[in-house]
Amino acid sequence: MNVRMDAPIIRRSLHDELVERLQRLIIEGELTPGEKVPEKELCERFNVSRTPMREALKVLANAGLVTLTPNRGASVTAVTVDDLQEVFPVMGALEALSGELACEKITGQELAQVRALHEEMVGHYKAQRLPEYFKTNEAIHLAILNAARNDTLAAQHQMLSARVRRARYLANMTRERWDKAVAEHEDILAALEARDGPKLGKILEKHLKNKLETVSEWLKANG
Amino acid sequence: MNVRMDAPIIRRSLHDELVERLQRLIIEGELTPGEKVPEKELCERFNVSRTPMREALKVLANAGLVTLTPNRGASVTAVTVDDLQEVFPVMGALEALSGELACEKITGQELAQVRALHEEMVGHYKAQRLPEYFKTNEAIHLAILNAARNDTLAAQHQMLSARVRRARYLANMTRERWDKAVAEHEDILAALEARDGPKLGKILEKHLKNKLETVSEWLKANG
DNA sequence: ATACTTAATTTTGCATTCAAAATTATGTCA
DNA sequence: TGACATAATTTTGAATGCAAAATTAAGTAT
Repeated sequence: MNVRMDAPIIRRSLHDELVERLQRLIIEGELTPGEKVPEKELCERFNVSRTPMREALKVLANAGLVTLTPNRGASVTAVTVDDLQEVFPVMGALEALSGELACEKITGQELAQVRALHEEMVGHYKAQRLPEYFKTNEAIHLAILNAARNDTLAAQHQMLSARVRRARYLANMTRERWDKAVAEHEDILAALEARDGPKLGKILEKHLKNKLETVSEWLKANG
Repeated sequence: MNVRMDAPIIRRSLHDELVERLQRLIIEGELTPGEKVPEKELCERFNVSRTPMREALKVLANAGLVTLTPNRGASVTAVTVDDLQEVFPVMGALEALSGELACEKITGQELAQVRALHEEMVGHYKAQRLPEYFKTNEAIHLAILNAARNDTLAAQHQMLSARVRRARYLANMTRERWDKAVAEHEDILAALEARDGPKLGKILEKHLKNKLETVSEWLKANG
């Protein structure tokens, strides 16, 4: 991908780092669905032995990003409509909860941060910079999640988010969808500023539902 | 524990089997929260080398059941009172979703099964048989979860459930709490039979909130 | 004794090795 | 040539080996 991604790994436990890097490779599509994961190549690329690499693959398998077939190694799990229809509702419930909790607990500073991210995102939208839009969008949802101050919730969310993010990278949005998504984000910000937890929860849940529709449509047409 | 649990492992990949067995050790309380996981002993016990054992621990760590401290190995994730305040809301959200989905998808047969379990549970309640009551109670929630037909949801729920299980069943209920819990279960059954998803969702969420209160009170007094 | 070093032991993280399974290559015969 | 059998190679799953870190034990000085 680039120099930073391939840089030799130094800090903390290797498998942990590998989980993160592999996740990125999968989410961002360098490893494509159905493809066999080239264990050996990746080991060489990241300059690690097979042990931590395999540990990481087990974790990713548990998270549903990779499928392990006995005696036949790992392959990137295909994104199917069925799979998404499972994950999105669960994510919706988690995001709704994160919104509710965030409204109770968010600090003024954090709120300002979200507002800033929102403005930034709208800027990307107006300039039609999709990758930057995605990134900022993600940052907003993450900021809300963190504001909820619930590590358990964050952990659960993190586990599932990879599958969702992957789907999002896959599918491009139509213009109308994008307009709608931004409009929803205006509502999200408003509810957060009004600290209306139930409302924010509902909006976020709906937001996810719409996202599922977008992606499903795309998959039906292309995938 | 017993012969079956300690029997040498044969079929499928070791780490997969180990994930399951370790999970059971944790759920059944043989490995208690906060306790350091004796990697070496467990390897000897299950007659496997450290490699698959460590792979399994990584997976469990990712799921939050154990905590990995760098260079210091694994310990069963401790559940403090504060943690319960974290976990229960998440469980509540997941249960609410399971209720909503179950209302859409439950079959007549499954519904009859739930009804039967409910009657059985009420019997235990009337006879004040607490352990049996708990067991049947759990079976009901599990039946609803399965009726939701969402493996992702079930997996997430199971992880959290494993973590709080001890706390849940450790705490004794006061008479009033118990009365209330049974009353709520009547509502649960009614909503399910009426296939009123949103209502069932709300009841289940409330039900979890009350359970958290029960447990918190008990912990404050006793634990 | 008690606190503080420092040495012995254990535990941990990762690399390497080894056997079994799967895949690919090679050879045989119709 | 092409279908099949068999041998060579690669890949996979798991055990073992090894260095670094952490824990425990044993001294030492106050």
